[in-house]
Amino acid sequence: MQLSETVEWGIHACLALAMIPEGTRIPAKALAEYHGIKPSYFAKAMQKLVAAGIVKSIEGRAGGLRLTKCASDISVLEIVLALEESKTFFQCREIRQQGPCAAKSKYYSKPCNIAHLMHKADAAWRHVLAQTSLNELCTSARAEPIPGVNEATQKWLTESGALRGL
Amino acid sequence: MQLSETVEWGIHACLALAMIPEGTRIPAKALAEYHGIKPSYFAKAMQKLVAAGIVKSIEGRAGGLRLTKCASDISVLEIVLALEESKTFFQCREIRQQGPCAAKSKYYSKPCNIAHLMHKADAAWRHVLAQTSLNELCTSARAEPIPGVNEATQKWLTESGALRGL
DNA sequence: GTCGGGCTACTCGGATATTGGCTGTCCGAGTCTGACTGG
DNA sequence: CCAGTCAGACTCGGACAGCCAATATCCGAGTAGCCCGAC
Repeated sequence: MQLSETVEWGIHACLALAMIPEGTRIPAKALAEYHGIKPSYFAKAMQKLVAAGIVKSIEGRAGGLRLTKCASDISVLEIVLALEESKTFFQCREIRQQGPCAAKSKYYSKPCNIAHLMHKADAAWRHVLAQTSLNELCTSARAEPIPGVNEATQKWLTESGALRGL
Repeated sequence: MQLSETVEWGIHACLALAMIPEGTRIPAKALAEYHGIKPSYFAKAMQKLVAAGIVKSIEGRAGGLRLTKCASDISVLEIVLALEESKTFFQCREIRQQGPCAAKSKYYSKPCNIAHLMHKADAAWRHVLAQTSLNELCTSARAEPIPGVNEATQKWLTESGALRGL
């Protein structure tokens, strides 16, 4: 039970994409460099976000990545599910149907109570992430800025030429 | 993000141990056979439960496993955490402190808002599992019995000699 | 008949291979930019 | 001066290795029951 490292990358990346002006884009390589991540593997995470329809990729020389929709319409759960392989954190293997004392499978129409409980727990954490939009993360991040980071970021964006389509 | 298969085994095993009379015990091998699980690896899961203090192992010829305490005093969360390696499902790697625009580490005393949200989600599913005791699973299982399973189990327990210390 | 000792069989526990999936890397296809050339 | 064309470089996307942890297995240490013999 451990979220993939790419989930953290994806959320940070989406947060960064939500911060830049409308219509602009940043190449995946620059986005990785900004976060101090190896670009090769980071690109794979971005591909998943593109496949999920959260991020749009612009090809070509001045291409890059941007969000497909408004940050307030993207929940954190979307990002997590896009990057995680297994959609549910518990998978019932129906071991109650195994062993010498099990009945015929036709008697097991209802899910077992263990699976039921686990899915309830599953729904609980999903609910928390589904209720939080990317925009809320933005505002809370802006509310408590780290000294100097915003300035450094602005400077880096312009000097490195990472921001496209301004 | 996927719970280990041993978690499911452990909960089913504890459920079975909660069903047998006070003071009795069942060998791990028999418990595995009853659930149709390969005994070798199942034993490792039981070892973890012993290490966590949930299950007591009786050595010797007529040995076996039994719960250390009343089923109503054991939460499902205890069992899950005993069997899972990673205690939290999200681990913040502090990538905000990496990259060219990061500030000195002394400015990052507070956890980042992403980690904060994730830990909130983490607490949510833990809460569900912490609120449910093993005894509740027992009663709900007894409330909707699968036809013939209880009888077959009783018969198997006596005939195989798995139940010790009656 | 009873008690003690030794043996046996069975249990748990840890040390040891194996496999699957996450991590990491690379190169090719496609496309937009920009310059150059001709009108 | 302007439009069309072409080369170039940069982007994403998917195909290809490496490594760690979960899975699977085995054998040894230890202990409780049971049998046997002596008293």
